[in-house]
Amino acid sequence: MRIATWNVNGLRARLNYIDLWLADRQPDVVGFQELKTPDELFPHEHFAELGYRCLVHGQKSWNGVAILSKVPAETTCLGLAEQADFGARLISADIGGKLGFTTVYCPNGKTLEHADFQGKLAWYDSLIDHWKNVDASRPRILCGDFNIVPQPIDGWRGEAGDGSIFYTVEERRQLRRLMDEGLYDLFRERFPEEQAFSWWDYRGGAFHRKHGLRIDFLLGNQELLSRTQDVVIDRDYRRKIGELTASDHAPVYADIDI
DNA sequence: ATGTCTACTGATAGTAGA
Repeated sequence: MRIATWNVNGLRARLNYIDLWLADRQPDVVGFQELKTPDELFPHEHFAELGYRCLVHGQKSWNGVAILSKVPAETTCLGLAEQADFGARLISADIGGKLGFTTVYCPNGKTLEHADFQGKLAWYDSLIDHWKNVDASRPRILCGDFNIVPQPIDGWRGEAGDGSIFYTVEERRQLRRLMDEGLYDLFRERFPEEQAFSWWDYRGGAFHRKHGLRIDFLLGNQELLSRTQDVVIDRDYRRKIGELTASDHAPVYADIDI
């Protein structure tokens, strides 16, 4: 089974681009973030024609998350109860009774001084509490855009970035607390020394200057980690394709023996 | 060191957010 996460930066504006990726990579289950689409405008029929059913937690203008699945799936959670006013940022599903799949769009935080930065840390508190209470008895995945650079190797600024937003000790502590709940970073487990980014700013030629961050992860429990065959950060799909503009995030996918 | 993209609007150019 191929599972994936992708911050698409506007699902409706990205639809033709997404189609090319789905046809090429043929994922079985995908978590999308930043739909920027309300539930009523989600193109269910479009994805149904490609063989996917979609579970959606949408929102007008901002945020929004969805799960596409080729196998029967049903929603088990929409959003974090205490964090509803921070937007539609979490959706969970049971995938064919074999896999628990959650995808998240963690708050950006904006700047260290902005109220959203403390909000981001608090949102992580809620996510950690939530995760403690989810059934852990089978393979499960928590994937998405975490908006945190885990270690210096994961950001283009390296240790020079320490203390800046995405690189702070407070954010890294929250990510570590989350992973201490029994989650493994599938990419980093497989490639301990490799520098690979999943996001590049649209501005300033960041992609070509290799000014990226690895902030999109597939986190799996031990049961899932042991079944992982491969992990790919799909950098080719951060490039423009003809006239089609890419998201500022690359997709990340893994092949799992399920 | 900020050169882009998306969605929204008392829309048709300017703003906010990332």
